[in-house]
Amino acid sequence: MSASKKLSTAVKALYFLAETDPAPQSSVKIAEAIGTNASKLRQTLSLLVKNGIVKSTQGTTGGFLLVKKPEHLHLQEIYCAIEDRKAFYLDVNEVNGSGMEPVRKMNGFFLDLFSDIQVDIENKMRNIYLKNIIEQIKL
Amino acid sequence: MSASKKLSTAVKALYFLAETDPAPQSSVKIAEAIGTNASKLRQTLSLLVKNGIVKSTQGTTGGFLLVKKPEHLHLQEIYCAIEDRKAFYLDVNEVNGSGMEPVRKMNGFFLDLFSDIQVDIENKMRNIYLKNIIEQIKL
DNA sequence: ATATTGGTTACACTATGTGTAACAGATTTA
DNA sequence: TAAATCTGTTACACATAGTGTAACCAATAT
Repeated sequence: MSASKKLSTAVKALYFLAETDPAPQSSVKIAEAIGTNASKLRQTLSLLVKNGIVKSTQGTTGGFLLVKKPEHLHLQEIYCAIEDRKAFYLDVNEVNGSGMEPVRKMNGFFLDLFSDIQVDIENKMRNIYLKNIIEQIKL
Repeated sequence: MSASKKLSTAVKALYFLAETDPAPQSSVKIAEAIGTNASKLRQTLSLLVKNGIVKSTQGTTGGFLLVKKPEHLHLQEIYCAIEDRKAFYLDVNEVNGSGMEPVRKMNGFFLDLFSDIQVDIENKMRNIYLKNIIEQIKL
């Protein structure tokens, strides 16, 4: 899944958990509500479990439960939980040995630039809490 | 090609043109210098031609020539020239008709967020000129 | 025991990216 | 005029990555 799609799917699921009875919700139920398939959703939610954002219980009455409060959970935390690689992955051409030295330096320049952008994006996401999103959705 | 790779390739080519004799440079020569293949490079450079950033002449003595001065050419202009889709494309899940209405609104939220990020990135690129890059490379 | 659920792996299918080649049109050179 | 060279464009095979689905095990409640 693309990083952004994964993020929006995760937030939709978290939104569903935040707005539903505080009882474990199954992956099937969540998936139906947010319009995705349960198997893929479990893959994403299991990452949220590992990062302590949601809790999961198994068995007949099992499911997923929101642990973090919406006012304390921001997008960057969600993003980091579900994505191992850097946000909005960017790459540059590799340079073979025969290339000009400046070209090699150019790669460094772009990697730095993309890192800067990465930081900007993460800072932006750090200021957006699940609670903010819920409030905005309800307008 | 990914957006970022395309951008770095284009800038490398422009750097080469800026630092070489003001005579048309062939795609083969540029490609060898910056470590890519000529055919793919022509595809990118032709977009720069259409946007008036470089000029191309055909025939035996033909090649590519830098039109815009490095101090007046910024990254955003280069990016817009070579990329039709939005920078660093982001997507969200589509919602089928049976989904909750809030989920539909959530898509709007993320599209807005990603647009904001897009604007931030472009503003950042607007402040980086080819001349800046050249100077930084030479350090 | 049985049923249900999360967690994980596997897999076929699709889409996208990538490098390369080929060719037409334009232009210079001889 | 003929040949050589270059851009611009298209096509294509190949590799890589994304996607949806299914299947299975471990855990847990009834």
